[in-house]
Amino acid sequence: VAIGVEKPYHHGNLRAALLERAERTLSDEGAPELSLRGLARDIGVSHAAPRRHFADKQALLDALAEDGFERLGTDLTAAIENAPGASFAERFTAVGRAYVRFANEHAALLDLMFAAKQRPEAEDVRAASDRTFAGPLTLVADAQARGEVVVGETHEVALVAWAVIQGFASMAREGLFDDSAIDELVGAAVERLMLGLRPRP
Amino acid sequence: VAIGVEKPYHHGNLRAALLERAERTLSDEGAPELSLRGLARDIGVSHAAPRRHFADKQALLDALAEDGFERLGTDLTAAIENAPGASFAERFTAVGRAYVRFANEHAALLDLMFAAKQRPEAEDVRAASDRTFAGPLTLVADAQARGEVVVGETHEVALVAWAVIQGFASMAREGLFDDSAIDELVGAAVERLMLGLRPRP
DNA sequence: ACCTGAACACCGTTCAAGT
DNA sequence: ACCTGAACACCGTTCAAGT
Repeated sequence: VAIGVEKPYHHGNLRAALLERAERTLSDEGAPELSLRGLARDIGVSHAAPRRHFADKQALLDALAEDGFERLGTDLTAAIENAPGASFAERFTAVGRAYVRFANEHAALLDLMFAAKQRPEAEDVRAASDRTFAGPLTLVADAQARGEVVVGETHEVALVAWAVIQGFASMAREGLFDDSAIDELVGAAVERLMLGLRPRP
Repeated sequence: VAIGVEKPYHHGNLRAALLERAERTLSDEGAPELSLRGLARDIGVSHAAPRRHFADKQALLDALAEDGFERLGTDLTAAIENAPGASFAERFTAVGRAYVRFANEHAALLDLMFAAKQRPEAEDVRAASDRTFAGPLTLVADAQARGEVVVGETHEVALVAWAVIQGFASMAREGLFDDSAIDELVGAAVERLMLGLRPRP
């Protein structure tokens, strides 16, 4: 039971090891370089071993996507909860920044997440995605209930607000911004948006 | 020289045939199903024949992406030019609708376009992308020059406006909207946005 | 000039077999 | 229960050879 283990991944944690390694490869080399055989080689296990833990390659990608939504969800709810007494604008800015930062830091993963979610048979991924965005989307409804945001078509107002964030996330995915640029842009965008969303005095 | 040709693709137009078929496969079956060997098979040519026209698979994908940007650019400039005397809001709404419709109709192609553009060595694709978005982005500068839109940080205002459209395009890519929903959403979004962008009375 | 056919390295998937 | 090794079908790429 040494501390510096020799076969760290066999017998029990191969699944976790595959996911970890897959995410590293995804970040460092991109989705096209991701192969089951390559992952098995990197970890030091036979090419058929992953089969025990993932039915096929898509199952591994789905697990990766689910993980990603999970972590993004954690980031987003943390952003909301770290500003408990704040106004809608402040809270929405915080979620927006967190989302766009995630897109910036995990561009390849985010692409994979949305691609995985697209497949009709990937119910678990879609469920994870729904959980992730549930909090942020209720922000608007809450703000409307408190009179901070104009009550129009609720869904429509939420969509417009979210579209701005989603748009910046798309741009960030292309590597256009660094973190401080993201904070500035999202801040300014929400301010401008609020001029349109705030009830007229 | 019959009208109903037998070997329609050989000798001269194999390149065009490959691109055409590739786009069909992309739309109908998705990017993962796209293979050079499969395309060659479908067209009725040896698996090595495409090599004459595309150095490798990525070269074909790049050509597909360039084509896509070209066509999107045509759609966008048409949208602008079809409303020559219109206000900024009307013209921006028209471009936005055209873009989001394109995302809805050619979701897989749009993904491929942005993925291709990402590769640093794909200068032609990036150039095509720049040409595509040049017109829409100058819309904001023009509107500012005419006093229709508040003059803040020019680039920043354009980015916010474009982010909304880009965000709806991202959502459309997931198949969330039909064409009439797109028209409504983009129209409403630009209206709301204008409340924030229009100079105060 | 344009295409073919064989060849090579790689991949995903399957399955009998080992411990 | 978990992994191995051989096998199969498929892919991208290369290259000598054909017309």
